[in-house]
Amino acid sequence: MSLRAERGAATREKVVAIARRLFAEHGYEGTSIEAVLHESGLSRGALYHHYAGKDALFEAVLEAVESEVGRAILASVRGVDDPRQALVTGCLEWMRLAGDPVVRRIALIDAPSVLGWERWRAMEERHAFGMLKAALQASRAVPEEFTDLHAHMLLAAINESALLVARGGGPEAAEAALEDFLRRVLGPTP
Amino acid sequence: MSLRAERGAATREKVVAIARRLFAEHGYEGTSIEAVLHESGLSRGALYHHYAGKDALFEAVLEAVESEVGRAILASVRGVDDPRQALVTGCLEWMRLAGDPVVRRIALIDAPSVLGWERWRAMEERHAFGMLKAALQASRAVPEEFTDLHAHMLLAAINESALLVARGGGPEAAEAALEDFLRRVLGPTP
DNA sequence: CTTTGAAACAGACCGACTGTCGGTCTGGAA
DNA sequence: TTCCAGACCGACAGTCGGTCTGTTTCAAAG
Repeated sequence: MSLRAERGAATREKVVAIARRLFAEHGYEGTSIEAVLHESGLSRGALYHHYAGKDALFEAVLEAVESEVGRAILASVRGVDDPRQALVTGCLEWMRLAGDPVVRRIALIDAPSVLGWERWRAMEERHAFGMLKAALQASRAVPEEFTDLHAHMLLAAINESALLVARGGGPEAAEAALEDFLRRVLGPTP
Repeated sequence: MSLRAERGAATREKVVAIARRLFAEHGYEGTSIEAVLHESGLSRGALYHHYAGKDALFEAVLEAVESEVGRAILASVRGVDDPRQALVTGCLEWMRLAGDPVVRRIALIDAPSVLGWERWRAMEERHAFGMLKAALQASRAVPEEFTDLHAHMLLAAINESALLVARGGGPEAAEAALEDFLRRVLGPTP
């Protein structure tokens, strides 16, 4: 990689890291571009050279977050052979990850409103949601024609339980409830 | 009610109605207070006299929407005796109502981001979610200790399927999937 | 080595927006 | 009639997102 491209990539990385922290801390609306500029020491011109606008910056941050989450989930199910068990394991891992305030605020609360539901789902499809759908299909736990819709509903349920953990009550209760919920949806183990 | 209080209430009603349409059409961020003022013919001072800020206005709009939805759901289950069937009926009705673009955009997409998840859920607790939890408890379909968490997850799943209807694919498929999903969670009918 | 083009960066500037503040008007109580 | 609180007004300040015109720097072409 040339020196120039490297510098550009480094700048983007730095900006995304800072924006990620600010978005997570104060939300999308509560974070000003000015603050990102100030903390990064960058100029307006430079930032707008790399990102078309505030929402594009947010999208880049979300992409980074989702990508990390996806990798972590993949790692958690590595070695689990039974597709059904892998599904449960992956979902529980997901719930734990989504308990991180950064993931919560950025990926679950602000993303739908900022990007619009369509773009949000499109991104999830490329990351964690894609895995969930594949796992659900592999498990053959639900009729084929329901796979997509059930995967969506499951995803929503998991996200919700992750948000509930933050509300209080401890993660143990939420984990137990989620596991029970999953077993119900997946049906009796054959 | 005195003439003054009446006038004030009428003003609030008018503003909320206009803001509701604009919020639904352009989202929270995409709607300017200025536009609300212009359409209502009100002055800035008057609006800020009634509502502390843009988010307070949004909250008032959301309150109105949720209240309507709650009433409609109550009406739909009137006459259904079996608690389990009432639960299914109410949920399906909810999904249909949430298919309305106004409800979708305001109550499902923007609300968590604008009010914050806590305030959003607190409001839902007072309306539709409160009913769902009560119905789930009455149905005795899930263990007592899971009632609250399962109700949350169910709610999320229903909301998700409502959003999916808008994405396309027709409401029939979503309804069938939701009903199947519900039956799985509630377990076999005794 | 020089030229040239493009990417990276800088920061003044603009329009739009939210929220504030002093002030006016009026219904209804004292 | 007096007086106050609440409804309403609109100018204004401050902030913010985004644009525009440069300037610097690297590297490829000549």
